[in-house]
Amino acid sequence: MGERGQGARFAPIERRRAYEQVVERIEQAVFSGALTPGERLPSERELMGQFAVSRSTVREALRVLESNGMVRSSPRDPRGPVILPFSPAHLHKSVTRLASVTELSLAELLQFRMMLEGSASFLATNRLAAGQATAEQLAEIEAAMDDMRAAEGRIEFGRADLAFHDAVARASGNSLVQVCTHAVHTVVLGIIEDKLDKAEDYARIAERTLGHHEQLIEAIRSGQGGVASRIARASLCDYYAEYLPEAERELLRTFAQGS
Amino acid sequence: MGERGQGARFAPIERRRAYEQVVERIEQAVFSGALTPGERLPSERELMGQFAVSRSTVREALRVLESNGMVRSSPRDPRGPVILPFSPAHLHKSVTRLASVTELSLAELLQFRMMLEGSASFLATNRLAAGQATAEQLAEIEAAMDDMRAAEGRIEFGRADLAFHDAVARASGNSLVQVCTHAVHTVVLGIIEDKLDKAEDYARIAERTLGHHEQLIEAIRSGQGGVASRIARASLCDYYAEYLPEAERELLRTFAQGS
DNA sequence: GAGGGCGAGCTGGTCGGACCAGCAGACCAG
DNA sequence: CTGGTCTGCTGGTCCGACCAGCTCGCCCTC
Repeated sequence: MGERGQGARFAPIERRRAYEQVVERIEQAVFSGALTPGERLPSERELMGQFAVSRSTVREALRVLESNGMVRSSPRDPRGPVILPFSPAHLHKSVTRLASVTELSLAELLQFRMMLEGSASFLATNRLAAGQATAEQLAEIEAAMDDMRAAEGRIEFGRADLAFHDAVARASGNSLVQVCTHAVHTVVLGIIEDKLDKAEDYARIAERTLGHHEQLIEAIRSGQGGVASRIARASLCDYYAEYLPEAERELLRTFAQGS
Repeated sequence: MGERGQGARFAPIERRRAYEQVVERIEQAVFSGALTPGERLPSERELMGQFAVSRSTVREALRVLESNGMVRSSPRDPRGPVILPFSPAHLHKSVTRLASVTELSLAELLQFRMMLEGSASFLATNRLAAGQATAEQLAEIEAAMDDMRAAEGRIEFGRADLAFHDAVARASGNSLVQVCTHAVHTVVLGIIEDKLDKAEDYARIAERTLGHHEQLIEAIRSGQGGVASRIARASLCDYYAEYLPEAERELLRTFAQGS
C-alpha cells in the first residue's frame, strides 16, 4: 500500500483540550459508580470552581456529555444537571445516522434484524430450557402476544408488535442484543413509516404475523432453538419482503431458511 | 402495563436552545449534501455572524457536532472546522459505553460476535455463490489470511486477525454488520487485553485459529453457507472460552453448534 | 396543622469582549 | 525548488454581564 516506514509510526501529537479533560473526569466518575443515575451534578458555577476552569469550558464539557446522553441539564433548574441512566437512544442515533449518511439499504437493516432476532430466539429458547431464563420472561412474551391480539388499528398493533420483539430480545439474556434489536427496529419503522400507510390488506398481514408469533412461542416453549430462530427470521422476511426490490429478496429468503 | 390514558400523550414542552438549532442546521446541510466530507465550515467568528448568535453558542454547537464525529476543529487552524466522513467511531463509542455502564459481560459480547460473524460468513458465502460478492473480496480475505500466517509476535498476529474478520464482514455486503463487527471486536480486545498477555501457549492458539480460518475460507469458497456460519461461531467460542466462567460456556457452545 | 400563594435566590442560556499560542499560507532569501 | 520568516486569523480559554424562570422555603390563610 505505498506506505513507508509503517513499522515505526509516530503517535500523533495532540494536546488535550481543557473541556475534554472535564468530560473525562465526569465520565469516569459515572463509570466508577461515584455518580449514579438520578444524582445531580453541582451547578455550572460550582463545577467551574472545582475544576478551576471558566464557565465556558464547563459548559462545553456539559454539552458533550449531554449529546452523549449521559447528562441532562434542564434550563434554569437550580438543582443542577442530572445524571441519566444509560439509554439506547445514543445507539439509536448512531444507527440512524449510519442509515442516513451511508447508503444503508432497507435490505441491510432487515438482514441485521433477522440476525438479531433469530439469535435472540435461539438464545431465549436455550436459556429457558436450561432454566437460566425465568418463566416470567416467557410470560412477558405471551402478554405482549395478547396485546397484539387485542390491538385495534395499525398503530396499536405496531406498538404491541414492537413490545413483542423487545420481550423476546430481553429473554435472550443479552442486553446488547436487546438494545440493538430495539434500535434497529425503530429505525426500520422510521424508514417504512410512509409506505406502511399505503399497505393494503392490513388485516391479512396482522393475521400472518400473529400466526408466525404463535409458532415462535411454541418453538421456544418446546426447546427447539433452531426452529425458533428460523421462524423468527422467516417472519421478518415475510413481513417486509414486499418493501424490497425484487433483486434483494432472494438473498434474504436464503438467509431466512439457512444457517 | 400500568400506564393510563396513553392514547393521548402530551408532547413534552421544550423550548429549543439556540445551539441546538445551530447543530440541526449544520447537520441538515451535511445530510442534504450541501456540505460534503472534506469541506470546511466557516470560522467560528464567521458562523457567529451567519447564525446571528454569540460565539459561545456556536462553540457549544461545534462541540456537539464534534462529539458526534461529524466535524473536527483542529486547534488554531485558520481554515476552520472540517466536515468528517462518517466513521463507525461513534457507534464504537456507543457500544463501549454500553459495555462499561451496563453490566455487559464478556459472554454477551462474545454471543454478539458469534452472531455477527456467523451471519457475515453465511451472507458472504451466499453472495459469492450468487455472484453478488466479487472475487476481490474473497481475495482480500485470503490476503488477510496470508498476513496472519506471516505475522510474527502476538501483536502483529492480532492485527492481522482483526483484518481477517473485517474482510469477512465486508464480504457480507452489509455495512451495519461490518461496522458492528469491528466495533465489538475492538471492545472485546480492550477487555481481554490484560488477560491476553498471560495467555500461555500462544503458538498453539495461533495454530488453531489458522486452522479454523482455513476451514472457514474453504466453506465460503465451496458455497456452504451453513457450514461457514458454524465454523465462524465455533472458532470464536474455541478461542475465547477460556476467559469465561464455566457456567457461561455451555450456552455459548450450544450457540456455536446450533441454529 | 394543612394547603396554597409568593418572593428570594440561584440557575442555566446567551451575549460580548478580551487574551494567548499557534497554524496556514504568503512572502522572501538561498 | 528548497528552507526559513512573517503575519493574519484561528481556535481555546477566560471574564463579566444580563435575562427568564425554576425551586424552595417562608408566610399567610383557612
